[in-house]
Amino acid sequence: MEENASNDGKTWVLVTPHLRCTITEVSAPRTPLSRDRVLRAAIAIADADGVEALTMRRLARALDAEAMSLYHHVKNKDDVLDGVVDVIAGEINAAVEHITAPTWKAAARERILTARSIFLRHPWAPAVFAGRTAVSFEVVRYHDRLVGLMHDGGFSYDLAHHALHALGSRALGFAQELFDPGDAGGNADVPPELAAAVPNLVGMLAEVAHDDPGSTLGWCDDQFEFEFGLDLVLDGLERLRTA
Amino acid sequence: MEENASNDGKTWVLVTPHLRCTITEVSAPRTPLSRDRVLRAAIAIADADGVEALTMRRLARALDAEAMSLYHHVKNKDDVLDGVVDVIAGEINAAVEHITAPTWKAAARERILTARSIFLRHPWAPAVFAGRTAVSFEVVRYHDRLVGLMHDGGFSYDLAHHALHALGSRALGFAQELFDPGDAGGNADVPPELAAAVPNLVGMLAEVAHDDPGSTLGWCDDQFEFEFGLDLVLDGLERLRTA
DNA sequence: AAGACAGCCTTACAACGTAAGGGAGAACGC
DNA sequence: GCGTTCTCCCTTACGTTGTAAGGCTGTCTT
Repeated sequence: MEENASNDGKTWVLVTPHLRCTITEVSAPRTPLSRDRVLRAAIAIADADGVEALTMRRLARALDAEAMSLYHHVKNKDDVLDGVVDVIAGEINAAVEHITAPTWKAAARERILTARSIFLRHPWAPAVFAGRTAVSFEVVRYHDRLVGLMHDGGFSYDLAHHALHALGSRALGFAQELFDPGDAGGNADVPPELAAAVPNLVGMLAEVAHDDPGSTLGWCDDQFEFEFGLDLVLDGLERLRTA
Repeated sequence: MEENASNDGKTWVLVTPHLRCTITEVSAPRTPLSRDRVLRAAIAIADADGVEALTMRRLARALDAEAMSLYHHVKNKDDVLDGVVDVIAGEINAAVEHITAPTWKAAARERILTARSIFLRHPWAPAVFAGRTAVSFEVVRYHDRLVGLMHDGGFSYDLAHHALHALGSRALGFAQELFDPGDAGGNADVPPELAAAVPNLVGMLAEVAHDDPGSTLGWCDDQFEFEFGLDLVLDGLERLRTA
């Protein structure tokens, strides 16, 4: 859309070959950019179209600005991703702040499941969290509170330390799923030579299908599986704590 | 380096402004490209300079070919990454094939630690594994054998299924470490306002430092932590199995 | 009034993945 | 023998990406 100036000084654009539209300044003088606005727009784009859609130009367009303008508020694209991680971790921290529970285990469980519920709103975020190398303050803070919870609950710091490692990304509410092993055998159109190569998975899925014939074959209840693994770890830690 | 033809028909290149070098075909007629060669070269590049150095042009250069030539053996770059995953998973399967152990737990433990030892040679690989969405045959096969191991050891398929989820990426020998929480408080140059914000981590690291004053502060023994988490899960599963 | 400064834009470039088509040599039918 | 086909590989080119360098236009300060 190219702007022109008529001889009376007014600015106009050609809407159709026979229709010009004179421009009068009517919009408010545009709220200025800021690191925070950039990061929030980045999250909105990733929520809508995935991280691969998150480019500097697209980000600028969403903010009604030019790509290079962003660089006055953000160091570079990596800085955007680091910032996004920090904002989401902050969101999580805000959500878990007021959690209280009778035992360390119940409290940890609720914190983690709450964190998970936030990741469910940003399905692209786990991959970004996992990919970042810089330490996010909010992520550190999240783990700090978790350690505090365990320490107050009777953990030695040493055991709490191991506990963090044992939980891994599960502490933050997601477990990096490489792929869904059930997919391989679940669909009916699985080639027979592949089925023959993985008899145990085929057997497993057959049994699961038998137990619950109504369920969609080969799909797993993510929430259930997540809680299963989480409880496995938490129960193991509880046993170590009282040992 | 531009090739020219002199009037006697010989091909030559200009090495310096005053020195031409006639070309005589001396190298063997170059082993032809193949999907396998491409994938192996890709792994070699990633091993040497990281995945971000793995571009189609760089890959072609390593194979003494042009970028577009690769597309006759590989669908596109995603296909390269999928293939790389499959090759490495195959490497793992080959390494764990002959493992035998008295109990399912010992066998699973050894398989997983063996897989881990291979990832230690390809530090960039976990991120690629985690990022891929396509199912790799070799990865499926790896999990299939693990399920078989558990089933033979007395697991119901249902429990084995949950076990896969509980192990997550640990089943393959790596646990996605978001960041090393110890980094935040370990170094002496941590800003005081940050230290004040994460008192539990600071306390934890102080105690760990006290217990083991000789160790480098804030660093963790990855191997130990990995085995700690792995055993936590395996012990929990063993308890469920016999329940 | 004049200079400083913040905030945004324009232009430009190197590197990326890859679409489209060309060309050289081997293999093969006649 | 010769033309055809097929297999590999290369050349050229395009659109998109992140971002370096510098210019423009206000507002604020002195």
